[in-house]
Amino acid sequence: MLDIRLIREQPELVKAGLEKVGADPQMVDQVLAFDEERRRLETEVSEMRARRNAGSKEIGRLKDEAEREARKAEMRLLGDAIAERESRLNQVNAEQQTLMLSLPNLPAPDVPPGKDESENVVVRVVGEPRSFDFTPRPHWEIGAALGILDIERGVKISGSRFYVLKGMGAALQRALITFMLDLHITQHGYTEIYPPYVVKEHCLVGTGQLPKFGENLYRDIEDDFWLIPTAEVPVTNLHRDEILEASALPLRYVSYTPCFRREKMSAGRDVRGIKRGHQFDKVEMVKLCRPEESAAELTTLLDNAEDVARKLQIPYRIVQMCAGDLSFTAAAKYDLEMWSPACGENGGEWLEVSSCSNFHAFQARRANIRYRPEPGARPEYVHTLNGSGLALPRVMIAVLENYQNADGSVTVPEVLRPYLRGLERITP
RNA sequence: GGAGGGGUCGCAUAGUGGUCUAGUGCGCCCGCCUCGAAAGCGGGUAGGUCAAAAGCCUCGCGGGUUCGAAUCCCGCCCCCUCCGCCA
Repeated sequence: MLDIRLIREQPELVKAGLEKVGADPQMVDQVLAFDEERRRLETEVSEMRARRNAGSKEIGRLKDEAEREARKAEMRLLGDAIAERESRLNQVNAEQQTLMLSLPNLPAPDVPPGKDESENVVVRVVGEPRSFDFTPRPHWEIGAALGILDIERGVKISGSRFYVLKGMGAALQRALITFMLDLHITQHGYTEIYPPYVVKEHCLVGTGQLPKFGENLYRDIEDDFWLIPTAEVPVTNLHRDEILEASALPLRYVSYTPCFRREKMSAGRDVRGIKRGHQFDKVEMVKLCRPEESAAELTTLLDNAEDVARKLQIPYRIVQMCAGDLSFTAAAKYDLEMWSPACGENGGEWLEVSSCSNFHAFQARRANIRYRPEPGARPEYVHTLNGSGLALPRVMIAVLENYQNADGSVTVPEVLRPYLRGLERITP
């Protein structure tokens, strides 16, 4: 959510920001219209309530019965008038709130302009794509041949976009998870969190998935339970409605969870292999910090994600999102993409394995997460950030495809061997 | 899931229809006192709205009764105890 004061005081600046991300700047005028009406009613109602409060108190002191009854009748009328305006106030309030929740975040000043994906900026490329002396095979072939990936049976059990990992396939993913967690916990200063995998609706509003993107979520009809699309949701919401001590910041959390997505919006995309499933595992990093720290925290967040790729020795690149390709909630965002030599249409493509974002106070305002800058000072909103560290299926793809050998075996990256009882190669 | 008890300002509690603009104790902060500290004494200690003050809103949440609700009624949520079920 944007700061209503900013919208009030600098509407042109907000409009310009919305225009940059491709949103309709007219929404600012709508919000302001609601805001004006709301404030007018608010003032009116609170003035009337003050009169009623005083009048009611007066009745308690009156001795004369006739006088009491007269005042009661008067107050009853006032009460009806208050109720009428209150219901209008509630309505305007709700409308303004709905609109506020549908406004995307504004881009940070240093975000490059651009309309869409095509104008994203490749910041750096790290590592050399390996040259093969044979034609590299895509992961679904490698996995099937090794008996570690079974897409058919996944589909049999749960339908399209599900798969089964078996034997060393399951173990490899588990090794990656543990390796990533250990790295972030012991080297990068994160605290591990095991959160619920289902959350209440308000949590999803807090992190920005709702109300706009509900069609991509799974939910339980009977209870207010939603399957998490990312650990970002429960972990960011850990501190909802809290006022944190400044000395507690920054908070850095890392959490491994499964993630569930309907992928309704990307129907037909990436149907081959395990690149885009309804259920996938992810190690996620989440930070809460002071506003002035967030830019620097984004830099280290990205570096923490990159460290995984560096240690796995898989070529990757960093792409900065242009304004038009930012997500709804992000003020700034960098993607980490690993090289897949055989996944793409023409042999080889970059796979997004992490998005590292700074949300500024956008989520904090929605989830009401604040901190006290100084003892005794008024609470202010924190900044939140998050980034994958990393998403498992695509890292699995990158490992299988980059480390494949001519005989169909897959060499185990050195950093993973301690997690696989020293295994050096996955063979049939 | 069933029965009973309970959710009040960081913690503990008081408050059962109108001086509650919620009292008290503890904790914390400031001051006095002291060489310093403890004790003692005095003061301050939720959030939101508003440029700010006044005012208004918030006593788990949402409705209702009433001139007036922390207080009465209804529904829901959560916690505790017991029972049932169960990794």
